[in-house]
Amino acid sequence: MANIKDIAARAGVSIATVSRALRQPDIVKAKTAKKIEEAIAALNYKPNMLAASLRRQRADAVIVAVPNIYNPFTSSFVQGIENVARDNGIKVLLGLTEGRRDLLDRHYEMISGKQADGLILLDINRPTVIEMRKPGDPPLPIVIACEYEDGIDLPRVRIDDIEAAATAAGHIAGLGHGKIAIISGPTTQRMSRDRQRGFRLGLRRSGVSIDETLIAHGDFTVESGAHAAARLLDSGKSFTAILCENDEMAVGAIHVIASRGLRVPDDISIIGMDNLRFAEFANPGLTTIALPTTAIGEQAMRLMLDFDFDAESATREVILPHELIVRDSTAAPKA
Amino acid sequence: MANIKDIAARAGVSIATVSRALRQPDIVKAKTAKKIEEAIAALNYKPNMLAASLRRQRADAVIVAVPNIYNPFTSSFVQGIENVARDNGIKVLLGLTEGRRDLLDRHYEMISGKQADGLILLDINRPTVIEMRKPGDPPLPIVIACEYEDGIDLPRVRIDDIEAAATAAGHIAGLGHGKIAIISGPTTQRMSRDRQRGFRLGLRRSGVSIDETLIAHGDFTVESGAHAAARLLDSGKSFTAILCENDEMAVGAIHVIASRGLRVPDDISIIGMDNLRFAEFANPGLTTIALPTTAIGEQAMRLMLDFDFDAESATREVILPHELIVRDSTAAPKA
DNA sequence: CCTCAAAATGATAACGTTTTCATTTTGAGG
DNA sequence: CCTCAAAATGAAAACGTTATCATTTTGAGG
Repeated sequence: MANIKDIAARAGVSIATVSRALRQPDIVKAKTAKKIEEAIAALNYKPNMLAASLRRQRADAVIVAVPNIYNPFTSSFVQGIENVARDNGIKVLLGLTEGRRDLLDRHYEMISGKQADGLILLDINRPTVIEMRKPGDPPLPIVIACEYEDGIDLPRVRIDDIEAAATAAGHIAGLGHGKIAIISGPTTQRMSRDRQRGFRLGLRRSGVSIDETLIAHGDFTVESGAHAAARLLDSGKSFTAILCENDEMAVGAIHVIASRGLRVPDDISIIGMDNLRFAEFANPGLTTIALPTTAIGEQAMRLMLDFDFDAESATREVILPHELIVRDSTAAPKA
Repeated sequence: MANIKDIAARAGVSIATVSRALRQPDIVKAKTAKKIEEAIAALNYKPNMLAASLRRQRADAVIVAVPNIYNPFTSSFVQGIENVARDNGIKVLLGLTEGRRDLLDRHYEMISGKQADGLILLDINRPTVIEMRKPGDPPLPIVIACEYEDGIDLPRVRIDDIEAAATAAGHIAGLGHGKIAIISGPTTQRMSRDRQRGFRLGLRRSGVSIDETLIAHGDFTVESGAHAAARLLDSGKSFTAILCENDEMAVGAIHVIASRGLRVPDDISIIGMDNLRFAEFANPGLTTIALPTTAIGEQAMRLMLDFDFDAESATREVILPHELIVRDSTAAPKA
């Protein structure tokens, strides 16, 4: 493969000039630039980015770590990241964690290995390196999206899960439901705790009281939503609506309810959260809370670009707005 | 950051020995290795992969280009790639194309820029570089998955779309359906042509004839499936089953059918293809053809590892088996 | 035609590895 | 204790850029 030296030789200039023609075209004479251009075309030269990154001490790439990619949420989130990355000449690399910490650590290695400059994290896990960091050390180039916790000195962008869940609960209560079940996520997760807290808050605001025995637990997957709904139905307790902490579990719940011959929303109203792409095409269309996924991605990338290694604290927090989307899975209770 | 030189100094050896201790531990004396290990731990040394890759002329990374990531198919496909990549010390980077050729080309730049060694392509587009290649040139390090076309000298792995579709059609015909509609993809795509051909083949084998006016077209998205189903219903023609070229469109079709008060499968049977994760939880559960997605990914990565730049032809083809998954969206027609 | 900043270009030292080739050390066999 | 392969280590040259500093070229103003 042709390198910068070959181009320089062919164009009759020094390699420094070739490099400048590529990086700062405005400071080389038009005539010289043309000769170089021709040489590049003739030899089909492609700059070696490894060498460039090595010398410049930056890769102009970020790695986005996500637990899985089948989640449509992930999709538009990454979309947002790409939008602003592209405008800034930054490459976006996706890394899958499957919720495993060792895989996340492997992705972080791309940063210590200098192949990427920063990590945007959409995962409940944190790389080991965060714990290794001593108080005086420079901040780690990591931005956290959605999931968050206190006591970690990193920038983050998220929604207000509590208010979002309260909005969902308020919608259900507003329709007149009084006996309301909840399908919650794992309480080990901050997001789940917040959403459950939000459900309670929203119901309380509407003067609806909560039956603690009508709370079932899942793990945010369709399957777990189905199981949780089955348990609620099997319990024999009566209820006319289910608040689900995410759409996946809501879809599972609808499936089970329908397969038992009950009807949504006539017999039971269902509301989810996240507004997955499939939510609209569920049967019936799922009422849910939409998150500004693309905006979250864009904001996360901006936080990454703004990253200041000299600041004594890296903590910054951006909270973006959510929105209630009413479809056909919720209605006033019968009679 | 500490570099190999610092380690060498601290351990009292040459940098060559440090490098060897890292890459080929078996050829350095245990005592020396230990000193080096200590130095590495003390200075928290992380090898600079850029420098290593530059020198070794290989990045040990492949880039996987996919049109989107919300497609669950993509997910397990990538999973398969990661499985075998991991075993071979190869990093997997995901690049999104959104079906856009310019974005695909940008990802290919990572290869010409030496940041990755190969490209695995799950997309109908092809990078421009394929056309630029002249007959004598060395083969491009690209492996094609699922989508394929003739006349491109590249290794590929796929399923037999024709037989898979024929299997689906055979299932429907076997249930006794005679008036069968089809929701097809864009005929510009080879995969769509093959699947439609397979549907026809399967029906012919069962002695069922095709009503050409019962063929509607979509573009493989849920939305388009919904529209296509609506057009079929609006046409006033009668039919008792719909063969959908993929699950997404099948889900859209079910949604429309249900919203018109018809029942699946009592009034209309629906079969899809791909076995998306959501297929199982559709209402009713979707009968479909499962693709060996993980195996396809694994095989694609193996083809990448086997890539031989000296071979005069790069063409290789691996075809993997599919499987019929019967759920609740198909049944014998009434009366 | 001269002068002299400003503009353009060149020579060269990094960046942090791996690898080749040369040199030193080791230890089994005498 | 010597000999001498084999084993272990070292010196230094790549890999292909970018950036610093030095040098040359340009052309406006006299």
